[in-house]
Amino acid sequence: MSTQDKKASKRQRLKEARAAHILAAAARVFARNGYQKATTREIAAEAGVAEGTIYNYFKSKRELLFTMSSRLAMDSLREVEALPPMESEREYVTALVTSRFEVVLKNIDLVRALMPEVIVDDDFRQEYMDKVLAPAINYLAGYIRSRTKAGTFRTVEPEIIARAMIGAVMSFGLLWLQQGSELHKRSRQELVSELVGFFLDGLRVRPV
Amino acid sequence: MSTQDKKASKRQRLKEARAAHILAAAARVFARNGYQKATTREIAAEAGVAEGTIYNYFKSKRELLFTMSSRLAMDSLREVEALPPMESEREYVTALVTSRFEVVLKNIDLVRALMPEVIVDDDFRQEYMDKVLAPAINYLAGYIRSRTKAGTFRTVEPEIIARAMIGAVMSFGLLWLQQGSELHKRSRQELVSELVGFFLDGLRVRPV
Amino acid sequence: MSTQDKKASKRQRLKEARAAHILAAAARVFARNGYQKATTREIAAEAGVAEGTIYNYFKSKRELLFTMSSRLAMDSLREVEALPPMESEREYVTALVTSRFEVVLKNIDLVRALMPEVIVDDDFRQEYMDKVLAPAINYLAGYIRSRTKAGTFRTVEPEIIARAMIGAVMSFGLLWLQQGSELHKRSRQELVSELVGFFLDGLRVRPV
Amino acid sequence: MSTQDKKASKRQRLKEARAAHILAAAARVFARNGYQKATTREIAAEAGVAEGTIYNYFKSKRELLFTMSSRLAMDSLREVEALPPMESEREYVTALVTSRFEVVLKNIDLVRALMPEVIVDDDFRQEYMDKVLAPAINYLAGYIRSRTKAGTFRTVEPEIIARAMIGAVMSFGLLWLQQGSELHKRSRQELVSELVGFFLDGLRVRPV
DNA sequence: CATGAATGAGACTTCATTCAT
DNA sequence: GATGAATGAAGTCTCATTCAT
Repeated sequence: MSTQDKKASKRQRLKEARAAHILAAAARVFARNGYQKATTREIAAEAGVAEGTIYNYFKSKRELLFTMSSRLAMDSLREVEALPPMESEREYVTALVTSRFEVVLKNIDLVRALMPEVIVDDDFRQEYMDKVLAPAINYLAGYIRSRTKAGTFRTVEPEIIARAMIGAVMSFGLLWLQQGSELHKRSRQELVSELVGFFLDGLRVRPV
Repeated sequence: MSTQDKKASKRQRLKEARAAHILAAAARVFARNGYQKATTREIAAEAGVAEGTIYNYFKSKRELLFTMSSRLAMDSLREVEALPPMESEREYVTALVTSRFEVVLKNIDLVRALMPEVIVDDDFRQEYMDKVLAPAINYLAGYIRSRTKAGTFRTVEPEIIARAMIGAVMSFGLLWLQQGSELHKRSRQELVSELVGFFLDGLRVRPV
Repeated sequence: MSTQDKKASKRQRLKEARAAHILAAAARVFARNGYQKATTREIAAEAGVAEGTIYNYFKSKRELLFTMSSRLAMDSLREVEALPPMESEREYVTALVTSRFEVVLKNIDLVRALMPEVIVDDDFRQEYMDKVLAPAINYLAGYIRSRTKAGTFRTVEPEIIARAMIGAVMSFGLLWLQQGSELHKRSRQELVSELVGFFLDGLRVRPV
Repeated sequence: MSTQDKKASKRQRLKEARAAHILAAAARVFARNGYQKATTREIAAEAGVAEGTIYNYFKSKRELLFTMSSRLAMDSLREVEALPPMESEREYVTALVTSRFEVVLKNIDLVRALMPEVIVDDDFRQEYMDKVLAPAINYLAGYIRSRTKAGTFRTVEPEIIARAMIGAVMSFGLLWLQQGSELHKRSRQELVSELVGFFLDGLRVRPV
C-alpha cells in the first residue's frame, strides 16, 4: 500500500468517523422531539460542529434520517440472521421475540423519530417497508410455512400472521414500553413468555 | 320557543356545521402529509374559507388536532359499547376485531394524522392513552378475565394480551391497509377470520 | 314641535347616547394598553355591543381617538375659561396649575392613550397642537404679557415660558403621578404650591 | 495574540458593527412612525439586509427598542457626568440645560420612538424610570440641595423641582423642537438662556 | 474542510373592517 | 339599526440551506 493510499484511507476513515459522530448527534436530537421539530442548529450544537459542517457530510436534514433508517434496517436484519437454529418452536419464537424487542428497545429513540415519517411520508414508508418490514415478514412467514409443513403449526396465512405478530411486538416498543410505564415493572422476560404463549397457543383452553 | 331562541339555536347549528366542515377539511389535509407539514393556508383552501376564518372556530392549528382526537375517542368508544352480547367467543371476538377495523379504517386519515403526534408529543400521547387506548384495553382485558373465569380461556395476563391484540389490529390499519396494498385484494372478512383464529387458537396444532 | 320632529329628536338623542357610551368604553380600553394594542373586539365587549355596531357610530377605530381628543380639548378649555379673575398673581397661578392638574388627572387614562399618538402621528400632533396646546399657550402667554406690562412680572419671552410651565405640569401628570408613586403620598396641594413658588420666584434666594 | 484570537476578535468587531448598523436602521424606522407601526420588513430594507438577519443579532423587534433604550441611558449619563464644576449657578444650570437639550436633540428620533412605549408599556416605563430618569433626578436634586445649603438657592423640595425642570426641558425636545417649528428659528442659545432665567429667577420681578 | 452569517420563503396568527341577515 | 361571521392583508419570527472566508 502506497503512502498516498494510506493517507487517503486515513482521511476516509476520519471522514466516516465524523459522519458517524454527526449522525449519532442527530439521532439524539431527533429522539428528543421528533424529526420535524429538530433543528439543524440543535444538531450542530449537539455534535459540537458548525451548522454548515453538517452539509459537508449529508445532503440535507432529511438524508440524516434516511441514513439512520438504513443503519437500523441493517442492524435489525443482522440480529435475526444471527439466531441459531433451535429444536423447539417455543424456544425459537421466544428467541425471535426477544431479539425483536431488543432491537426496538436498543434503538427506541430512533424508532420513535422514524415512525412519524414512516406514517406520513411516502418515500420513507417505501424505504421502511422494503428494507425493514418486508424482510422481517418474509423471514417470519417462511418460518411459519416450514413449521406448518412439518406438521407442528396449523395451516394459516403466513403473511397475515407474521404481520400480526410483528405489529403486536412493535406496538409494545412504541406505545407501552416508555419510561415510567407500569409494564416496565414486570420483567421483560415475563412479558416475552406471555406473548409467546399467546402466539403459540392463543386464548382458548386446549383439550388435554 | 321564542323567535330569539330560534335564531340563536339556528346560529348555533350553523356554527357547529361550519366548525365540522373546517375540521373535516383539516383532517383531509393532515392526512395528506401529516400535521406538521400541513399549513393553515392549505386547510383554508381545502375548506373553501379564508385563513382567518379558521381562527373563528379554533384557537390554533393544534386545537384542530386535539378536537379531532376527541371526536375519534368518542366514536371509538361508542362502537365498542354498541356491541351486542354474544354466545360464542369466536363470534364475539370476530365482532370486536371487525368493529375495531371499521373504526380505524373509517377514520384512517385521522388516525394517520394523529399517530405521529401521539408518538412525538407528550401532551398528545397522554390524551390519546387516557381517552382512547386505556378504555379499550380495560374493556378487552375485562372480557378476557371473564372468559378465563368461565373456563373457556386460558389463564393469561389480560392486560398484556389485550395490548398485543390491539397492537396487532392497529398496525394493520396503519401500515398494511393502505391503498394499493396487496392485502386490500383479499377480502377484509378473510383477514378478520385469520386474525381471530390466531388470537383464539394460536399457531400450534391442537390435539383432537 | 311636530310629532315627527319629536320622534326624530328622540332618535337623535338615543344615537348620541349610544355613541357616547361606545366612546367611553373605548376610552377605558385605550387607557388599559394604549391605542395601538386595543382591539375593536375588546372595545365592543367593554361597551356590550357587537363589533359591527361600533362602525355605525364611528368611521374607524382611529376616529374614536380623534373624537376623544376633541372632547378633551373642549373640556380643557372650558376649565381654564371658567377661572374667575383674581387679585394676586400667586392666587391666580395656583388656580391655573391646580386646574391643569385636575384636567390631566381626571382624564389621565385618556391622556396616556392620546400621548403616544400625538408623539408619533403627524395628523394627531397637528390636531392636538392646534386644539389643545396652542390655546393653552396663548392663554398663558397672554396672562404673562399682561402681568409684565403691569410691572409685576419680569420681561420674558411669554411663549417660551408658557411652554415650559405647561411641559412641567404635564410631565407630572404623565410620568410621576402614577399609582404607587411616592409623589402620591404628598398632598397634591403641597405639590402645587411648590411648583407655583418655583414658577414665580425661581430657585435663587431673593434679597429682602 | 494568536491568529485564532485575531480572527475571533475581528469577527467580534464585525458582529458589533453589524449590530450597530441594524440598530441605527431600526432607530430611523422607529422614528418615522413609531415602534408599533414600524415593521421588521421596513427595518431590514433600511439596513439593507434580509429580514432574517435582524434575528441573528436581536432576539426580537422589542429587543431592538430595549437595546436603544440602554444606549440612550448610557449616553445620557455620560454627558451629565462629563460636566466640569463651575463657579456661578447660572453658568452651571446653563451648561446642564444645554447638555440635556443636546442629548435629547441628538437622539431625538430615538426619544420619540421610545416615549410612546414608556407611556404605554409597564416594562419599558420601569426600565426608563430606573435607568434614565431616576439618575437624572437624583443628580439634579443633589445639586439643588447643595446650593440651598450654600445659601444661594431658596429652600425647596429638591425632587419636585428637579422633576419640573426635567419635564420642562424634555417637553421642548418632544413637542416643540420639531422640524419647521417656529422655535427652531430662534437660536437655541436664546431658548436656553430664557429657560435658565426662568428656573433661577422665576417670573416675579426682583427688588434691586 | 470548517465555519457561521446571510438568506428569504413561508409559517401561524391577529385584527380592523365589511356586509348579509 | 344591530349583529357577528368572514375576510385577507399584514405582522413577527423560524429555519434549512448556501457560500464567502
